[in-house]
Amino acid sequence: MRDGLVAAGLELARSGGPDAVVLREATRIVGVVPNAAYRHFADRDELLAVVCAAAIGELADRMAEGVASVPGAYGDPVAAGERLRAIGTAYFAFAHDEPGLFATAFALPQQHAYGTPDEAAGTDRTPLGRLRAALDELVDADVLDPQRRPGLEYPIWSTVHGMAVLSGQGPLRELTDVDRRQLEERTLMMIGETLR
Amino acid sequence: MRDGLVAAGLELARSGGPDAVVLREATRIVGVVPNAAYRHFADRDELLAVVCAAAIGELADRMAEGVASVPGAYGDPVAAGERLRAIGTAYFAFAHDEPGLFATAFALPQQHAYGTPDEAAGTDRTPLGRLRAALDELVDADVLDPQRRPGLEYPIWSTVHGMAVLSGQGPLRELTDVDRRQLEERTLMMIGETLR
DNA sequence: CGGAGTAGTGGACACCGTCCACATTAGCTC
DNA sequence: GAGCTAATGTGGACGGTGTCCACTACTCCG
Repeated sequence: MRDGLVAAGLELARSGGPDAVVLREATRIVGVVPNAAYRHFADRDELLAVVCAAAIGELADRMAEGVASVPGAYGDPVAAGERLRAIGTAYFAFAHDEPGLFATAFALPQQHAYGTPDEAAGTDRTPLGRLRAALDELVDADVLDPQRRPGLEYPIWSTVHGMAVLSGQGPLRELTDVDRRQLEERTLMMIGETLR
Repeated sequence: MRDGLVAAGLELARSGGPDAVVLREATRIVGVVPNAAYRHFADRDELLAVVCAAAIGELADRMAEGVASVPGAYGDPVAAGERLRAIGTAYFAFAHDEPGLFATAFALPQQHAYGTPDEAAGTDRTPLGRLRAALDELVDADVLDPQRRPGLEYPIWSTVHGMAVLSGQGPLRELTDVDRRQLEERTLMMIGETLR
């Protein structure tokens, strides 16, 4: 039932963004009275937080898919570059064809869902973790100077995120598809240049 | 009275973001009954749109101030670079010490308030217009290759905007001030590099 | 001077988040 | 197996919000 509420909330978020995930509507979908939700969530905000985390997870999955679809062994210079690029395109694609979920993913600043500074054991499944892995591979592949590596994920993330926001829900959202793609392309090129 | 509502809405937006600009509260501040607002605005959305435009204007003003504070004649290479830089720092500063207004400025995608692709007569007072002017000066100062100029404002805007969002209301918002400044600095450096 | 349009009022409705008291049901203990 | 306990869902209510309708007062102009 808790899962049902989250699923309903996620569907609401998909078509309508964070504001559309309204508690009563979610319970209506599940077929239960509004107050029942309060047995599982303290707040509407708590429900939204879980939905938000799910949206972040979906974004991370898309990024992982994109990375996985690039052939080439780990450490291969060109493959490593293409994997970083795949992360960017996955980010853009997610923002474009799931605008509601994308907006929801960044609606709440629940710090540790995107990636933690301390890399614990195992691969970090968060979006930021994926980006970090790609950059680390670029260092291992001798494409990126190790001295430039620390903290580089943040400007890169910013660049991609900014373009996704502006061309997604933002003021650039009424661009034609080809214009948008060209801008995204240019953004990725710009990132590629900063690595050298 | 219309102006009063807008001013009230702007104050609400300043402390609480777009969701805080609630029609009834604005009328309460002005000292009038809720329905009176419907004589001046069709919707709460229409009120918010005007407030949003005002927030954009305030951002543009900050950028203009930053640019104006840089000494040096038009076309001077180093001054031109510093003016572009001033735009970026003004953007960051606005996002940081007016988070509510910053969020409000981008809450609605009312396309033409940021800047229009067709540059009509006179200086464009929008944020995008300011950025364009700075880039144009860099071309005139022979710092930026004219061939790279067209459309360059968008990736640059994205980069700055992304950092502002992520470090402002976004997931990076609990950084210390020095960490944040360092990231912003690095972002601006990255932009400076792409010009060459 | 009187009619017309305009700005503000009063009341109402539907929707939302949330709180309280209650019913039902499951599980565990004696 | 009986009875207490904790969990889960229900019903009703309250305050807040956006919005609509009918109504009033005031101002301005012919």
